[in-house]
Amino acid sequence: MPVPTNSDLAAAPAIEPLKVACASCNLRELCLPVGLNAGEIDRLDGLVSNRRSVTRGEHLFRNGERFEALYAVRTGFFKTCVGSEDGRDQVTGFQMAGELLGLDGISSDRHHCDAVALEDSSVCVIAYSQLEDLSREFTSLQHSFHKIMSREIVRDHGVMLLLGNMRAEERLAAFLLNLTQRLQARGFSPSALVLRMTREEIGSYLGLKLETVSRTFSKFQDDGLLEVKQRQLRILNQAGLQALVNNSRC
Amino acid sequence: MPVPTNSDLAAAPAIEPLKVACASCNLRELCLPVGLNAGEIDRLDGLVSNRRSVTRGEHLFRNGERFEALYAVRTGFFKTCVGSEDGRDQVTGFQMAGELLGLDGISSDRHHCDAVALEDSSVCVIAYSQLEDLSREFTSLQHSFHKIMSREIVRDHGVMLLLGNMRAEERLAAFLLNLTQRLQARGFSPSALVLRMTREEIGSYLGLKLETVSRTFSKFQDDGLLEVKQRQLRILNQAGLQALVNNSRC
DNA sequence: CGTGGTTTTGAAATGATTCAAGCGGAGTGG
DNA sequence: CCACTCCGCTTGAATCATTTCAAAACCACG
Repeated sequence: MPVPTNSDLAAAPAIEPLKVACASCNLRELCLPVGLNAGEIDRLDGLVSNRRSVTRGEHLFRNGERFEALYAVRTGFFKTCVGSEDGRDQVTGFQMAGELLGLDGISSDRHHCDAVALEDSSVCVIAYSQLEDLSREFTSLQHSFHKIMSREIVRDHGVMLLLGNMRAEERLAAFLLNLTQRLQARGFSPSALVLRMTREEIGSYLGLKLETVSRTFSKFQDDGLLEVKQRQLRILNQAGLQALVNNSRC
Repeated sequence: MPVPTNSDLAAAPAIEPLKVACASCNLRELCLPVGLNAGEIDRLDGLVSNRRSVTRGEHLFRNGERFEALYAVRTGFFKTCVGSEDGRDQVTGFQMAGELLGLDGISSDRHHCDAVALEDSSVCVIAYSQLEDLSREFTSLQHSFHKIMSREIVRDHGVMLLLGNMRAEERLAAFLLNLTQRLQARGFSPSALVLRMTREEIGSYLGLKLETVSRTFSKFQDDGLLEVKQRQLRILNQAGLQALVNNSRC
């Protein structure tokens, strides 16, 4: 099976230049429109009309900027990071197609993190005030939006568990399983993947130094769990990774 | 100045047995009703009529239980924790008066963590479906609720930064400053406090072992930052703690 | 006044980091 | 097309922070 790239998820621009309505979007089951009927999706489309391209390395938004919209990843891959007064920063997540960016901004009308594209990407711009208006009209949209926010909270708690309790190998194994699971939900191979982020970014997310990430990749390869060629990965023993995550030390 | 206990926040039950309406609650500026006008608060009261007492050590809800309501802490103190398949668990937060519990449950109609009272406590029960209904009616309630969820996400990202980047002393200093700041917002002394949780629970929250927490308390005391008598703390040098958090190593 | 849970403290062990060097691949310009 | 360079990655060895194990002290409680 050839390894698909994330951009395969997008319709080829030349062929289908502007057909980017929620109703025809193959992400609608993963994105905000889940559970909406056709008429509701049409209305949602009304406020998601605006799209934006973000090239690799570019910021979608920055900490401190005024918050006005949420962004749904259409194609590509992002990271979000928060920084402290002194120079430290922490990657708080990696977002792929169908996932929402900017939820942190609602709290104070300012973004509280940076969102950076890790590859050329495109997003749907969802004007937040209009989303609030529409979700007062449609129970299903309101509910779906609340679920998405709540899911982010649950995800964050999982990361806390990872950062607070797991050792390097367990963290990396959990990270890889999470990544492949999300890719699989988007129709990609569960075993072959291309990392869009550096070892340092993985390390920042997992609370490890890049050298530790690299060493752990090598160890997984030695143990026959993984085949690592730079950013090309192949999972050889998914159950083995899962066992690492489950058993603290056995 | 005498050290107030958290329960001073509640009206003495004998004197004011059932006057527990949002409109007359001294937590309304910290809780869900922020920004609501009198009429709206009255309506909110309609769905917050139900109260519940939770004694020390008792669970308010457990991971896996059906989610039906949010809980606003009226008096007392809670912890929330998530656990992995194997026995590890991670304290994800400590909640005091005015803070909301249960937001994680919205994502899948099941609670994803345990909430345990760390002292005898009482909560307002907020039927979630009714809250959704009412927040379709009142923009201000809708907005306030969204802000609360978003604030939780921002808080979680801050904890990730702490767990991913800081060393033991920085973590504990950040934790103490956060705690005193929240207590101060509730009218308590910014310098004297009584911990409601064990060293182990602090450690779980901060990704440290209880011995490390204890040692770090001792070190802070030796350094003149803190006076530690078991769970009684007095902050002697707040700026010193703040400096610890800001400067990674200088 | 004992009892159990919590906390403190010490000493040894461990896992991750730091520092340092070398490798490799992608992209650039001659 | 090749050599060069840069950036990301790998690997080793020494160091360091935190954990682990163990013992004792302390406090609240019945």
